[in-house]
Amino acid sequence: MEDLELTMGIPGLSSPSGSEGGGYNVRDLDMNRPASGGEEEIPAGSCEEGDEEECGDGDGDGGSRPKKLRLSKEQSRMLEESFRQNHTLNPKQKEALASKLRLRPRQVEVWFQNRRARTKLKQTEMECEYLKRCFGSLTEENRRLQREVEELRALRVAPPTVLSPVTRQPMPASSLTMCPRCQRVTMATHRRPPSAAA
DNA sequence: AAAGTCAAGAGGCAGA
DNA sequence: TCTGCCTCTTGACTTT
Repeated sequence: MEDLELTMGIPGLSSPSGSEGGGYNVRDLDMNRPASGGEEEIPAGSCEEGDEEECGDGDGDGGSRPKKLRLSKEQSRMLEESFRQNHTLNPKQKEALASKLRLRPRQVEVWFQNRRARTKLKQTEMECEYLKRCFGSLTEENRRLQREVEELRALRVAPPTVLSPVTRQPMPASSLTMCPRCQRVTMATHRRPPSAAA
């Protein structure tokens, strides 16, 4: 058909076989888009009737490059169909398809090569988009975490206010210490015996 | 006129 | 060495 069957080896993207998944769907990437003006059924410079010799690069009038071949709708359709079944052709398949389409095997081969290249290009573009999005969300996550770190730092810097259990007045910071076990602020007098330190 | 599309040429590389 | 594929490029043709 006219869709590219792309698959991406990126987690989170649509699975290789099921293009109806979340994430990217390539169904609407139209490779052989029909010319917007409504392409006519064209003779396509391809082998018509008996001119096997002339078709394609059979540049009759030497010198300049031969006229560009345009594949007919039907030829494109059948090539796409074949491509869907297999992305490469063995010599026999190539020969058969070529004679079926009235093209030279070389032209079928070139079409498949170009088709693979286009598929790969689209895949690469999609991967690029995906990575861009990853970058964006990771940047955002990074920003958020940095803000969090700043907030936590600010909390630790501010001297804790601890009330004396006796006087109910705020204790001087110098009399306070951090308990290494529970990570809480305690009074300096509350100390573990040196023997228990290790 | 510029930009886009695509068939085809050419060179390079890997595997048989 | 040959064959088949990939990649880059060219140039005819189409679309915007």
